[in-house]
Amino acid sequence: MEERYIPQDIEKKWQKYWHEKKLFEVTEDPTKKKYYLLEMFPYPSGKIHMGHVRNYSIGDVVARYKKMRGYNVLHPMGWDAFGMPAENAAIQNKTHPAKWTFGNIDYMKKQLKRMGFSYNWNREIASCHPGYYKWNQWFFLKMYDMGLAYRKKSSVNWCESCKTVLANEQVEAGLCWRCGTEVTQKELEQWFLKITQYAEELLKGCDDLADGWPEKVLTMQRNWIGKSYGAEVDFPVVDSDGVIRVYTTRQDTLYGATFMSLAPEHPLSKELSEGTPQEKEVLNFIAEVSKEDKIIRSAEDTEKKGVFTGRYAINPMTNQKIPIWVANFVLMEYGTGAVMAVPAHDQRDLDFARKYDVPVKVVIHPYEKALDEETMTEAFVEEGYLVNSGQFDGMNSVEALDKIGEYLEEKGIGKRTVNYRIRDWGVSRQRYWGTPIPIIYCDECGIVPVPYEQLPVILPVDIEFEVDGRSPLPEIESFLFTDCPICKRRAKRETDTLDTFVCSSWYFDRYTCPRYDESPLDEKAVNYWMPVNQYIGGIEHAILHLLYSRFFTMVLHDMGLLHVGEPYENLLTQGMVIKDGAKMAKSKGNVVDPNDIIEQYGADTTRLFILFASPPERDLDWSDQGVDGAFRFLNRVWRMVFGNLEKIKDISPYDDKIPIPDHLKNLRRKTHQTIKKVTDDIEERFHFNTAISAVMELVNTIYQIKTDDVKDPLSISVLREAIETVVLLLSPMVPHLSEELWEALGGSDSIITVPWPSYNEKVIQEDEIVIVIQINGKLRSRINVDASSSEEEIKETALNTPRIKELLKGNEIKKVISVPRKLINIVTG
RNA sequence: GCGAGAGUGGCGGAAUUGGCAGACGCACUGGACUUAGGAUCCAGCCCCUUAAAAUGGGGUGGGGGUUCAAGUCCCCCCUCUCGCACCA
Repeated sequence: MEERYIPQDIEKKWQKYWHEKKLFEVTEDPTKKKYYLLEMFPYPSGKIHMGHVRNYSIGDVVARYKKMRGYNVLHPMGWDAFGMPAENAAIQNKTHPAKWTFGNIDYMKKQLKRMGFSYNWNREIASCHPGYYKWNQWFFLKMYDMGLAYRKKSSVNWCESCKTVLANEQVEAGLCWRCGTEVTQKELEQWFLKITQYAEELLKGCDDLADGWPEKVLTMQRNWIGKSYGAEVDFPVVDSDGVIRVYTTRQDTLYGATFMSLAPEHPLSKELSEGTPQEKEVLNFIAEVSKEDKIIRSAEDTEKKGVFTGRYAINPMTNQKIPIWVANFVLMEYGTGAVMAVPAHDQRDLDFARKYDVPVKVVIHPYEKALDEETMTEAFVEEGYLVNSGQFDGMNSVEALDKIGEYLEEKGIGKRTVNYRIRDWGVSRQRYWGTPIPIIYCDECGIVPVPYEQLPVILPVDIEFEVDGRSPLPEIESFLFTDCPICKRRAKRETDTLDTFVCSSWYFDRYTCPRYDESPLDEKAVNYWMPVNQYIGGIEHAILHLLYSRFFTMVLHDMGLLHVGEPYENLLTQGMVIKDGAKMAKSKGNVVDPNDIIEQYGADTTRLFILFASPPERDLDWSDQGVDGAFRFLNRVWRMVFGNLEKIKDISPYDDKIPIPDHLKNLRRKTHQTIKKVTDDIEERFHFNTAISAVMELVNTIYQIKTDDVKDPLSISVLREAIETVVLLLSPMVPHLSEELWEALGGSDSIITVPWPSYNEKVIQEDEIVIVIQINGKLRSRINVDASSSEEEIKETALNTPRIKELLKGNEIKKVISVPRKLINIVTG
């Protein structure tokens, strides 16, 4: 036997080789089919964790496989390098965020290289580099020019721990997505990107992505966009010229509106109650509600409260006076901030009506039961027919949606409309470590964008960090003060920075031309490579990053910078790595450090275990013993190659020219079946676990071959083909070991340059097949028949099998079902 | 509450189109080799019946159904995971 398998030595050797040969560097080549494979770029938090290893191992298999299939594969890596943790670390360790970040990048890059991932490293980008964030600023200005970036004062989500504003997408169950602190509301002037303008396009795009994206992600995005069809209706206010406009999706219930609810923030809430006996009560209520946290206030189980304004509106359908209330559950941000309340057909309104003793009026009647207005406690929300609804009485309620909508338009009372739940994306962050927003405020000229030729607005790095966590930017005079580009007078810079999600919204475009300096994107490069053919990452970005980057792609498309309208053709969301039933987390003490595993077993074993333990979209249960098993298998492969090396070294693989010796037909068939299985598993399903198990079976088959059976050159060539196939099929998953074995087998070039093996459909066919014989669906026997046997012959043989004959004695055969090449089912009476 | 996904041996998982349930691996048991074994090789390993077994019976969360045939399709229920959740 040859030397032992020592992964660490081999892996170093081949990593060096790949680097020196520049094997993973690519350029646009119109003669080759391109394939852009991308994994979500990491935040340089310190070191790689198992989730990264899983994400990138999956991606690397696909990248290497596609390369062997002849594609021009772009497989880049970079760093999502702006963000809070750098600032926290800076305060804690008395260092600078940049130093901390670049230190982490250096270390993590070494770790990724140690894993042997096939990245095109000379396309590396770090979003905190001015050469990158310059273009964030450029896009921001373009969007400002296009009216897509605007500034407004509004109530925004505030995280006290991060001391910054958060986008709606970054608030999870009322908590900050990053630190878990409870989010409160603040009134602030902020910059927004008009993602709402693309709501319809983002929604429509979901349908086109249905083939390549997980249904779950699309559903989440659709829900987030939240399109609803309804109507806006004007309710005249009694003793006033004004109207209150409401949004409803249930215009069929208009006749049942017995009161109206305004959001406390609605300007009319205060205005209407002025001078009424209820004025004080209303003002108190508004003050009380505004003190409450909005997240808690808008939770479903919060008590519904309200006050009467002392004023009335007219239901435009019934011309009846209905009281106007202010209610805590009405949201100013959704619809018009005013709701027509139909207690009989909306649970919230019913609860509210019962509590404050407002009348309930049934206008939709169920087809199969009766409702009692006086006593009902459950609102009827299903389909029914209209009652108490004037000319619409008797009409089906679904039909009435349209008919009443038409009526509203005819009468000029209202109009049918669509409404979206999605809000504009607030991108201002009161943080230091981010892209400076390229805006100047001038007392004379107002809001003035920084001229394009002055980009980038450099983030000053020569600063001290205070312990209280506030951004130091507003205190740096050399940054803060500048000349107004228009009037040249002293003016102030914006000191907020852009949300880091801006960086990740277009980084995949930049990989195609990372050093291009004339504009953000080199048209030729970006349109050669885009879209990303396969994107791989965690499900936690289902809404945030995946929605923002779709939005950016559409905007860039409209700017004329991109041909594509969607960034990612296919999306794979990989599951979490868990251990002992819980996600790996420091707090749970169940973290496995990839470094330890690599040190002990090598990168190949780490990769193999991760790929073998579970299909990618499912959670992966970490098992130390499983890693042992993966290592054992690689040793087995090693011994298989070196144990046969002397014999097979100078022999070419079997080439079909001379008939195959009978005793090796099975081996050859298994070899080709395995090629097919592994190819299909990688190509169509990303099921690497079953691909690996298939290779294991082939290895087992090779081990079962008796030495005496492979003595002549022809037999040896069949063995050579089998062994070579194992090495080739494993190479995307365990690249270092495969390179070493390939070299031993006489390969002169990197295994990644070798074409992926192909299989011969004829060889896969069995000569003899097993037919299962069932009686009444129960397995009773198996027979071997010649593969060429006809259905009739098989039936005949089956019925004449002694055991079957015995079992059938005295039973009448009603029919015989035959499934070609699989089974015979005999049905008796 | 709504939406999505899942539930298969001691464990991870396989069964791709309705056609032999448990591939492959881990753990475990026995044996061989051996100075040694946490190396390697061979064998066994869903449950029941059994001295042992079978081409005996049962079995894919539970109940019902469709079918010659169901882990797979349909209906009802249970459990778990994830997402959304006063959106008018």
